[in-house]
Amino acid sequence: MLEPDEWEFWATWMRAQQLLAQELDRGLQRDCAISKAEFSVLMTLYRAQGDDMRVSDLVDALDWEKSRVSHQLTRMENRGLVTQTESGASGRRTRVGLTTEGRTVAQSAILVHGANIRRHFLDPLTPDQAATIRAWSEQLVGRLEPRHDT
Amino acid sequence: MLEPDEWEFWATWMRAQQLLAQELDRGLQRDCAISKAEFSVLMTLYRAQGDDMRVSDLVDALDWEKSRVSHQLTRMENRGLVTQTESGASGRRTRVGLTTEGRTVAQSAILVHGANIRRHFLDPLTPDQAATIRAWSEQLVGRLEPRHDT
DNA sequence: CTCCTAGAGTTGATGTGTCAACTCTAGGAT
DNA sequence: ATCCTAGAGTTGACACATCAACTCTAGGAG
Repeated sequence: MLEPDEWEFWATWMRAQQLLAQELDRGLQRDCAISKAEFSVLMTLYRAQGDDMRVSDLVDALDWEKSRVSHQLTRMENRGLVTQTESGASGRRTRVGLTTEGRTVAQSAILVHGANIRRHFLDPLTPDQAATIRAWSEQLVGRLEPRHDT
Repeated sequence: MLEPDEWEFWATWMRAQQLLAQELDRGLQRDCAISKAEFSVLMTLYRAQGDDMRVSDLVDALDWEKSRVSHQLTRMENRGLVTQTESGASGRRTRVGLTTEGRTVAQSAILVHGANIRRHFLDPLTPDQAATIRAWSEQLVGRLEPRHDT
């Protein structure tokens, strides 16, 4: 069992995380009318040179399950942020790109979100807090990251 | 715009967070066959003296939206973890308690989850990392916590 | 007593995320 | 050429989360 003190530490940390994520989500929603999931897809496509990727490239870049990507793209097509450029017989996507609106939104969202990250995450950190948290994050990722080699 | 270095810091931190959350969720799912949401409800009810709360008490204790609590309780009643003890004319819950199974699951889940938190979160932290992260979390919560007073 | 309003609780719609099952389709082995 | 298998992509079912709209119901003002 956890000691009350340990439990409180854990609870506070979880709460901080949740509040930060919530704050950033709301910012994206308020200023750009998009969700975090939509932001991730827009940014990934925006960063691609030709703005045109295969679904599996998105899967790799985002490290999402392919079904998650597929569902997300369907919703974003309906919202007009993304085009499918389909080819096959069935409604099968081969390449995915941004619409004009998607490109516009992506551009502004990257600025807005960056500013919010700076404001809520980077700026309040003292240099040694930043160093500690960075080291710890890397340590955690190293320990928990699933190995893609096999 | 964020510098590449800043962006990488942010991305690494997000990834660490996500991996840790995922690891704990999977642990709960694997060992106790419950989700994080179910765990929160079970633990809250378990900690209540009489194991019997009003829905709004759960709302306060969990700091969730009331509709979220309501939906969650409906699912958990269907799974047999929780009883409604209804009273009103309509199927309106007045008090909520654990079933025998719910109590059993809660007990073991608290142990399992505690051990996992220790293993993945507490143990790998050096004392000064712990102090830094704790201070930062408190700072963040203090800044972002919505005020309940008005 | 009657009204009526604030709080408690529910419901439905929609978006998000995961899992498992399914359908194409391109290539290679024979 | 035929088979057949691995990979790409989709779909459906379900759990979770949020928002807005709705229904009770208890208590107080008159």
